[in-house]
This record gives sequence, C-alpha cells and structure tokens, in this order.
Amino acid sequence: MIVEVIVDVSAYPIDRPFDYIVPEELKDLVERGSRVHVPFGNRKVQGFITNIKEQTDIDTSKLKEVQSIIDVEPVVTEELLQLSKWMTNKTLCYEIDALQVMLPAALRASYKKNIKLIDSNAVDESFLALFGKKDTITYEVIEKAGYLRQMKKYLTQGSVQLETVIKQHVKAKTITKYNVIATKEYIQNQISNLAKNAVKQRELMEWLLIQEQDSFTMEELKETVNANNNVVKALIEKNILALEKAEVYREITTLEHHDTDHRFQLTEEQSVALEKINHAQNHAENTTFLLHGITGSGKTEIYLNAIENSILKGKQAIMLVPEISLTPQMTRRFKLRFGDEVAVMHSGLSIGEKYDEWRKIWRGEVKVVVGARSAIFAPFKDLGVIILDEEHESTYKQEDNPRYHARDVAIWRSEFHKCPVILGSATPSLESYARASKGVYSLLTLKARAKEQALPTVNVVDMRVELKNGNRSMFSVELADAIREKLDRKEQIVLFLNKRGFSSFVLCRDCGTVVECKNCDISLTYHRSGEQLKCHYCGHEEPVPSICPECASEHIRFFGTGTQKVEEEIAKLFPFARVIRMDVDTTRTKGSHERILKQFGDGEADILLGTQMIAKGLDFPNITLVGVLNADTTLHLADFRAAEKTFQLMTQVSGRAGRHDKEGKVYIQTYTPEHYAIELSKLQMYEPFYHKEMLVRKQYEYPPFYYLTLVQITHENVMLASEYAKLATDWLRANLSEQSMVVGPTACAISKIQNRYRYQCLIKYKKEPILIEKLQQLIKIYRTEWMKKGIILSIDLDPSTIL
DNA sequence: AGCACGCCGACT
DNA sequence: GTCGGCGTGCTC
Repeated sequence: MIVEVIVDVSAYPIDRPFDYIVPEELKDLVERGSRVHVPFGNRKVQGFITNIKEQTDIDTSKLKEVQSIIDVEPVVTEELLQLSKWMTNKTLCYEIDALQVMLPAALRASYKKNIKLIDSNAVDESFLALFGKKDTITYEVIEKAGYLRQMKKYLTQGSVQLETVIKQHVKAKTITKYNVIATKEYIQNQISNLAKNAVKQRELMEWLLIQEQDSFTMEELKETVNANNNVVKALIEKNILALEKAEVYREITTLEHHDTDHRFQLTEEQSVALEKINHAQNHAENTTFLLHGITGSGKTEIYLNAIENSILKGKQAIMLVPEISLTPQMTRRFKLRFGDEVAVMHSGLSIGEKYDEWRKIWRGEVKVVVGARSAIFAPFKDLGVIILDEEHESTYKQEDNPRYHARDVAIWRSEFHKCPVILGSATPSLESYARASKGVYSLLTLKARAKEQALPTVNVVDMRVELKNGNRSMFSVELADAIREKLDRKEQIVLFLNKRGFSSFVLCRDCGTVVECKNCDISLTYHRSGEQLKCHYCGHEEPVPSICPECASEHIRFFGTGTQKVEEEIAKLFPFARVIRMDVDTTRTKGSHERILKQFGDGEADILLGTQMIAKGLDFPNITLVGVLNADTTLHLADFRAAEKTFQLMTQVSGRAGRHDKEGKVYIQTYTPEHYAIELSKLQMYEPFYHKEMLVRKQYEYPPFYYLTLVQITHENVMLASEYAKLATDWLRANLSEQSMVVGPTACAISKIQNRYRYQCLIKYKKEPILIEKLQQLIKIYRTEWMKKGIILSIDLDPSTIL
C-alpha cells in the first residue's frame, strides 16, 4: 500500500505529492486527509495523505516508509481536500499552504532541531559539558553557548547527530477527576476501620456517602470538605477514589447573566427576504443572495432565522463577520439564541481556545460557527447556509498566501453542499451589487429600519470655510456646538478619526522635508508616548528630531492629527467631558476592546474617540451624535477603491447614531464636500453612489467591469526591481491574449517597504481562459531564473487593493 | 525550505 | 595542508 503525501515544506519543487510505503501495522489506519510523519531528505516532516494507492511510477528503491500516523480520523474532510485543490489553482499558492490554512494553528507542526551525542570520546570536554547527563540537547543550547562551529565539525565527523523533532503546539486540555469507585457499603466499612485520629479522612468519606454524583474535581473536594492532597491520596489507596484524566474545553466566556434573547417580530420586508432564503434552503438550491439592508434594518435577525431553519433540518451553518472580537454583542446574540450549539472563532482567542472550538465543529458537537475569515473552512459535513455579514469588508480577503477571498470559498462550498449563501451589507461591494443587478446573485432589499427609527440627519461641514473664518481647530463651530449640546443632555458622542493613509508626520517648515522611514517609502508617524517616530510598515523607531535632518532648521514640528492630539483638544474645549480613546495603542492587550466598549456602554464616558475600529458594531441607545473629523483622507489614496471605501466608511459610521428611540445627528467634516462619495453618503443612498461609481470604474477600466490581477516585483536594488518588473510585464504582454490589457510596469504607490523597492504590473481582463496557465509559467521562470537574483514576485488575483 | 556535497581561496 | 566561504542539486 502506497500513500501520496503533501509534505509540510513550502517550496516550489516540493509542491507536489510524494509517495510513501505504508508499513503493515499502519495499513488499517491510513485515510485521506489524515496527517502523517514522514522522513524527507535527511529530516522528518509532517504531511497530509491526499491519496491511497497500490501502484506507483516511482522507482521503488527510492520509496521510504510512513513513520507514523498523527490522526486516527482525518482532520481534512474529503470536501476540504477538493477545496484545497481548487484554492491552489485559484490563488496560485502551494497546496500545503491551502491545506494548512484550513486547520487551526494548533494542528500545524513546528520543528525543533536537537543534537544527539554519538561518540562522547570524540568531543572535547567543554562541549561535552553542555550535554550534562542527557544524550540529546536542543540546537539553541549550543547556539547560545557559541559552539556552532564546533558542532559542525563534530557533525561531519559523525560524533554528534542532528535530528529534527516535530513539536505539537497544543494538546487537549485535561483536568484530573476523582471518581468514586467503591460501593456505599464498602465506604461504610472503611469508615468503621479508620484510625481515631484520621479525622479528615472520616469527614471526606462521610461527605462522599451523601453525594449524588460520583465524580469530583480537586477544587470541589478542597472547597467542600477542606480535604488536602494527602487525604485524597489515602482514599485512592483504599480504593475508594480513582484518578481520571478527562479532556475539557477551554472556556470562552461571552455571556453575562442579565443577557436575554430578544426575538423580534419580522417586518414585511424581512419576511419576504427570509422566505426566499428558506425556499432555497428547503429545495437545496445553492443560490447566492445579496442582502442589501440599510444600517439598523435587522439583517442579523434574518441571519438568525436562516440558521435556525438549517438547524431544524439537521444541518449546520457558518456565520462570518469581519473581525468578531470587535463585536462581542454579535457573538452574544448567537450564543443566546443557539446556546451550546455555537462555536466561536476569532483572532482574540488563544491557539488552544481556537483548537477547542475547532474540535467542537469537527466532532459535530456544534451546529453553528460564528467567526472571522478562516472560519469559512469549518469542517462541517452538511451545511445548510453560509452567511457573510458586511460582505464588502476587505478583511475577507487574506493578504498573504494563500490569497483567498472568503466570499469565493463560501460560494464554492455552497455548490458542494447545495445550500444558499447570504452576503449581507448596507453598502455592498460594487462587484457584488453588479452581480446582483445582472441576476448572478439574488438581490434581497431591506429599505426600512426595523424599529422604524428615523435615519440620522447628516450634515457635511466644509472645513475650507472654517479655515477661511479663522478656525484652525479640528472641530468646526457646528460640530463643537453639537457636542456641547449633547454633553448638556447627558447623551453620548462618538468621534471618528479617519486615519488610514494619513497620520501625524514631522515636517520642516523651512525646507518642506518630511521625516521618512529609512527602510520604507513612507513618512514616519509621530507617537506622543516616548516622543518617538514609528514606521507602521517595518516597525522602525527613532526619536523626534529637534532640528531638520536636511537643513538643520529648528522650525520642525509635527503635522496631522492623531487620536492623542484630538484627545488633548477635547480636554481644552470640553474640560468636563469624560473621553475614552480607542485605537491601536489602547487596544493592544487581549480583551481591551470589549472592556472599552463595555465602559462606554455603561455610560462611564461621554465621548468615544476612535479610528476605523469603532465604525462597526457599536450599538448603544444613548449615542445620538457622531462626528467624523476628517472624512476625505481615505479619498486621496492611489487605489481604485478609494471612493468606495470612503462611502462605506461614512455610511457605517453614520449608522452608529440614533439606532434606538432617540434621534441621531451626524457631522462629517471634509475639505472636499463636493466629492460624490461624501455628498452621497450624506443622503445615505447606496444606489446613486453605486451608479456614479460604476461610471468611474467603467471609464478607468476597473472592477467590476474588468477583472484585475496584480503582479508585484521587489528587490533591494532599484535597478534590478524595475528591470525584472519590465521583464515580467513584457512576458505577460507577449503571452496573454489580445483581450487582456497589461498595464505597467510602474513603481508601487508605496515604492519601498523594508528596504525593498517595489514595482508592479496590472493585468485587466474580462475573459482570459489562459490566465492561470500563463501565470504558472511566469512563476516557473521566476522560480528557476529570477529567484536566485533576490527578486521576489507575488501574484494577487482579484486584489482588494493595489497600493 | 533546508540540508549535504563539493570546489576554491585564505589562514595556522 | 585544513578551515570555511557559498554555488548546486535533491528531497518519495
């Protein structure tokens, strides 16, 4: 028996199955999708069985044996094996990367190098001393002691040996249980035989006699009878108690006692939408629905109902949200409705917690997973519905290999399971809305807010006028007045600082120099804490200069606006307002998101000041004012989605106001009030924006009119980077069909990151059947010829941004 | 990727 | 002479 194994080595020539012989004693254990340990070259690696066969074309003398089988049951289902093949081809990644991304990090191997002593007589004493009494020590010990040279010598001599050891990240958490294994009579009998001074033992035994359960943790024994280890040990020796190691799940607490599940009466619109979804579910139709509902229109209630219907039919459901740790309210709602049938998956969980949640799904113990992007790979066997909330969010696209889009994976899985997909958004991506308009997706529209609240009134404030009137503050007179009014009324305010593509930088007022990162083509960001300048791309830090590094002028100061600076200005303008700041600096630690939101929800602050991360999920009744301090910073990015992103962001932020019975107000401050993305977000009307933006996309030949593929080339040397970018572009131009437009090469908008110069080439096409094949050929040229020159080439099919 | 092999210049 | 630099080639 022979198995094909995809080994855990991400490299071009390794990206294919390797054949191994299955030893007799493992034959009944091998299954497709199980992990194995196999020898590979002179090391030992982990791999996935992707096929089982009896014959091979490989010279049998070269075949090695499978060393061991890690999983008695496959961790990758047949469906996911097929999906990984599809992803490999669709995103041009290695098959091993596609397989790994489907599993929780806990199941990925990490490798450790160990040194084994073979001939202790052949090595000198100080080296031998490193080993102590052991015959094997880790590579790090030798590295730290500075004996790498020595070791290499001994390696060639054969007096020591290098071994790779596969380390499993996380194990199932176990607790020790103490089970009663004796009958009551036996215990009675033992009590009467006890020595007089065995007070504690007697107490514990008597207590056990009156208990209904027969299994306890050490904590329970300690708390109730104040037993100590020795007492328990004595009872174990008397064969009354027995130890048992039991697997437990790590607890993720999301529920609080006062939470209750509210079921809402569906509105007419919601019922119509739900009926269509249920119809698809009941008739096993893999329809993709685009649920376009304005903020507050009750999309979540529809999701909950669709999932309920799938559970009723004995099926499972996947619910994706952009980054779940941002919306604990959302998780809570699912837990309340579906209780223990829900698993939760997001980046805020530890590796062990993720592993536990994944196992609940894998073992079929839950029916629903609520999670971020990678939860799309939940190993469910019979899906009834897949939902992507806020489908336009760019976090659904993974930005490194494999560069998959959760939406594409969702649709693939829905075809496999014959179940519907629901893409929900108040501001759908242009691609999705265009597909819905063409009838590829089925459009469901919710026009009314579920609780009939009025949409907030949105005011656009022209900051140029403010400047003209001598107001240099970052608060317009109108916004400042509104804040004051709300503060008086004890209502809550959210202030949003649009930071993407814009942050505080240091500029010399004499020569105009902006202090930039020495590794990257990006200005350094001023951080108040520690008076440091930081690079957000490579992490480089340096102190704020007191004189200009170019012209030595002392007129150097920071410009731009960070949340810290806004906070100071608020303190000046509204000294009695209590402010909570929410940005990368204040949310670095685990659970800080939730804590900040809870504080604000509990009314411990009047103003919540934050960046991108507050745009979503906030749903507090007392928020009646939302201020956007600088709406247009996302507008000037050199990206075809700049307008779309700005419109989405403004609409999302505005939606935070007046979600309950109090009326909401929104102020958007901008220097370009006439831009359609700003103008139309004021009206909260998606369709007009969609039509306007579609015209722009058509004119400049961008998605959804054309598909894009982005090819980026980087090198430490500018000349080489541009030279090979030219080579790649020319090759594509010569080899792709006439229907494809090959644009470039051009320097990337961020021309240098981490000391590597970046060039790119953009392929635009409506239809290009040979695209994948040609890109694979290009990759081959790159791997075999360009890579050794230090070139790095990356290909992103359907990029979400081209920066 | 990660490792062994092998060929060549620079030193004890 | 040998140490150690890195170019080349292989992994079932």
